[in-house]
Amino acid sequence: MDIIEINKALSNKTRLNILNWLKAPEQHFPPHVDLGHFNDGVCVQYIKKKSGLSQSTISHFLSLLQKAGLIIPTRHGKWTYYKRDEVVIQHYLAHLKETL
Amino acid sequence: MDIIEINKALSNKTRLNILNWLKAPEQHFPPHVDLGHFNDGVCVQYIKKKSGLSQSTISHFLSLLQKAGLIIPTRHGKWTYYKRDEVVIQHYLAHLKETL
DNA sequence: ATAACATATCGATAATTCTCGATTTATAGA
DNA sequence: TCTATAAATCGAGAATTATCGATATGTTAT
Repeated sequence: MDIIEINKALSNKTRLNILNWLKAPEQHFPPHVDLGHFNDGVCVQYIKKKSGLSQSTISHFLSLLQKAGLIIPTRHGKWTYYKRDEVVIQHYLAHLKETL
Repeated sequence: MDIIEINKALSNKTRLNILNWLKAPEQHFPPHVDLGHFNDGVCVQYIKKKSGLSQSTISHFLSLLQKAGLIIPTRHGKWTYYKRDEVVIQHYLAHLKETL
């Protein structure tokens, strides 16, 4: 767990928003028509639309969050779904509390 | 409390080190010859020497940490001492735990 | 095989951050 | 008042990040 990489990932409003939206997808996104659930998180399209940023920017942001370990991608056919990694997030919080 | 500004301030190894050193100045710095205590924190000179970076860079870093609310400056004559603002740091941790 | 769509990657430009040396400001002491 | 020291600010170049449109890759359906 690279604290600095995580802090960098958390230094942007849109990326904080994404993490927050992923806490309760049903409150922030329409249902996934084909899937009917958010078990693996939310597809890039929905996040892009909600954020108002371009597809490439959102893809990049999701990649930063993923490299920091905060979210997990799952591929279903041509869609990639992203969900929070609650274990890493909790470890991060615990580590901060201990070391900051 | 601006979470993004704080996260940015915490996105750099030296700045994290500074906050850590300020937790226990007597373990990381020589005593302040004139003062004999660390009640108001540590002077810029000591922090500069310990970090190995230039005076202007350290001054800038301290200013970033201060603008983020994480440290408090106190002027004694020609010296400025910086200490942690534990209240802000605890609020930050609590806020993160609640919102992340 | 081809077309259509979702996502990732590439390449570029603008904005921000890092870091330094030089200068300025503030203070203390001779 | 002059000098020395501490810290802040200024100005600049290098490095990183933000953001986009275009292109490439992978998948599904025809």
